[in-house]
Amino acid sequence: MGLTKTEIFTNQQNKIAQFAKVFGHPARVSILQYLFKLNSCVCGDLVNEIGLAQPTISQHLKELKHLGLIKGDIEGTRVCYCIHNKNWTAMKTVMSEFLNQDDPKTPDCC
Amino acid sequence: MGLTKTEIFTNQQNKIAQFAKVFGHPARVSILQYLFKLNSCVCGDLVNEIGLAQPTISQHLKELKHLGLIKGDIEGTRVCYCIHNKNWTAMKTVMSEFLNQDDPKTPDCC
DNA sequence: AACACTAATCGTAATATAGCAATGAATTAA
DNA sequence: TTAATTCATTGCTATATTACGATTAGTGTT
Repeated sequence: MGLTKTEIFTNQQNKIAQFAKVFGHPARVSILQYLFKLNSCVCGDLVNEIGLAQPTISQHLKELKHLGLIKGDIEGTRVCYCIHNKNWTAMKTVMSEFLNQDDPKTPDCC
Repeated sequence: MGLTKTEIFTNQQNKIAQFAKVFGHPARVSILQYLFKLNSCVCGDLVNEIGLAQPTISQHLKELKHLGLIKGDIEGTRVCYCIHNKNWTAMKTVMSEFLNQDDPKTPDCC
């Protein structure tokens, strides 16, 4: 019903899915890449950079902020966004463990 | 409108989002972990393993298969699933590049 | 105060997703 | 042939997501 049954999965599985979900939209991928590229606070020129309306970008930023992957500091009339490096590293640990669970030595079984 | 504007993003960004999206559900995370754990063809006991109805599991398997991350071979009345190692490795390359774009040396800017 | 600017929020639409019962297709067993 | 088994497909419902126009809130400027 569009409603995920999170209760039947482990915390780890839900956490992986939560991170992956936020990366599951090209706009959010693009926002993150832009923040990494500039490596300084981006004061909301993301709307010009990406071709989406301001409320749409704001919504995507909110989701990234909610997961703790970015910070948003108010600076006058503008809001400056940047990567939350510590949380990014923590996320990487979780995701890497999932992605690297394969054993490159063993061949396909069929 | 529930419809992603893929045309304004790069192929790379869309690809990352596509992979991430499929990992964005704990059932699919769980399926993959199970396939890796057994390291042999799993003949559809996934329905018992995970607590979801058979059509639901079948749907999730279809999505994983569609992205090429798993294979499904018919074997009599059963279908045996396993990881597509080559495609998994290719996926890892794409995702790792995205996840490791941070520079651990530079501190947060705010 | 009046205005401009920036960004969040609200409301709404169109579409996508998650879940399952029922059904269908294919194979094997009797 | 009939029945049983296994899994895919279909059809449906409920919820989530994406996107944006309009509005609001907050700050700075004149």
